[in-house]
Amino acid sequence: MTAQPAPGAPATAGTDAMPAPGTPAAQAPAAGSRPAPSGPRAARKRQAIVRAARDLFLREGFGVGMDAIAAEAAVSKVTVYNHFGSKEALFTAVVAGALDEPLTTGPEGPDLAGLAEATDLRTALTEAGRAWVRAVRADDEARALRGLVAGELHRFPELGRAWRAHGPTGHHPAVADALRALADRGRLEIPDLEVAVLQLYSLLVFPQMVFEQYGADLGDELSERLLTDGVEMFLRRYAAPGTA
Amino acid sequence: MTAQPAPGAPATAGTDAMPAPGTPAAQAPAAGSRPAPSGPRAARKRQAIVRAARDLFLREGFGVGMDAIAAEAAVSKVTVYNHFGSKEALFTAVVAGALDEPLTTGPEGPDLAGLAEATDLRTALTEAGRAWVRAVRADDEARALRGLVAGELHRFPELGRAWRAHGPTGHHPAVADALRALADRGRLEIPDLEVAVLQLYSLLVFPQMVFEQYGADLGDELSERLLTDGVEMFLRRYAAPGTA
DNA sequence: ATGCAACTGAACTCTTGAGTTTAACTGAAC
DNA sequence: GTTCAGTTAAACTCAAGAGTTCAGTTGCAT
Repeated sequence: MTAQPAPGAPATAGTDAMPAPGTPAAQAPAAGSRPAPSGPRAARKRQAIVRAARDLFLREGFGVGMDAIAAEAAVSKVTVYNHFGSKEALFTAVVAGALDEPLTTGPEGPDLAGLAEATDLRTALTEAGRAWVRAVRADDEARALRGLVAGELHRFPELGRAWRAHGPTGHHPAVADALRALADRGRLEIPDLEVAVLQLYSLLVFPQMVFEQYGADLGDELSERLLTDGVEMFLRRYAAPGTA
Repeated sequence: MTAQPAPGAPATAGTDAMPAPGTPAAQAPAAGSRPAPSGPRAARKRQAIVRAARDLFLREGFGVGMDAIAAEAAVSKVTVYNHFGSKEALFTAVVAGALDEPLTTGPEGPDLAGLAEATDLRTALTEAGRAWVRAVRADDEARALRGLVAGELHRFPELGRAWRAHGPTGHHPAVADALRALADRGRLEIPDLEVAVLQLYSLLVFPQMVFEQYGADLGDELSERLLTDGVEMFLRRYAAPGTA
């Protein structure tokens, strides 16, 4: 369906090795891109393009046409190609941009830092977990983004690294810190931190993600049971003997 | 994407809804279509086509060309279209066929039935879990199939149902039976069976699947720690008081 | 108020890939 | 050994989509 440009450089004139005579393409060879439009107007256009592209990519998938994107952005197709040299580049920019936003750690993200000070650990963990699950389940945009990138990953191996860094592994430090703080305070007893972190993920958010991948959705009610029971399980395993 | 059929000729079958799960009636282009080729030779050709298509779909994704598939099957493209009316139909047939094979419950699948009789529950569970994880991790074909279908799911919503039925939810009955049997024998104490099943999944196989979706892979060593520790956690939560 | 860079719109090129046609060619059934 | 559905190779149609060209327009700065 998507007409793959021949592997290599389909863009202006020949490959990078042979600059076409007459074309002012000799600029900005540094990062491997043409001269990027600048100025206040250009910035507006660029933003409009990225917004439109993100909307359409998320809604329709990578297969959406550049004409549609340009139309949605109320911008000429040429402008799109002046800013981003190719569809791939645009896609990459969109995903990279989305990655910078507070996506996975949404506005309702779990309060990991405050966990160590909580008086009632079970309640605090449940609350944090609930926020976490909600962030994973309810954020349709993030959900679509996950599916989109996962599905198109083979086409963009470079994106894989950045993507992974913002994926589950990206949270490790924060979660690990929270658990370590609890262990240091003597409230948890964790022999293997790495495993504990993964288990917390496993019990709380992975079920959501896996079912989502299969196009299914655990209901609100089952999600809640899974949450409270998951916390229960985690605490039974790791709660320090003193803390009932 | 799909080119319009010649003016006058009604589309050949097109995306036909999948038959009920379990019915391997892959062909039979139902309403108003050409007859499906039959005979001993046709059967051979058909099999060759499906095999080639599966290989290429799994290796290259849905984007692979019909010409390539025909070539790989050592068959004329027309023959492909005589058997399956469209690329979509072929894809559907391939996935449906793969679903019927012992995929997820591979040859090395976990011995769920024998779990209840095991003398050492922890060891038995660990062993079964190990087989399970191995089936999930090592089976490249199943892995590719998961990624393929997940990525192309939006294009084949009908496939979603059949797919889901063979996904994690598809195992529920077997796992649930095993756990119930253990509960009946008084070796486990499970207040919420549905949750317990999901938790077992969560602790043992979901981490593998999630990381795989992100293009990453937990190592052998971490997988093993996760396994033994997951079993530990599960038993601490559900082991009946009497059974140390 | 002028100049340039960025933008527009529309027509254009080029490639790819799905599906079809045709005429000649099996191979299995009778 | 005729027959006919099934098969083949190759040339074909058709649509769509990426990327480009170009002649003209517009925003922004000096």
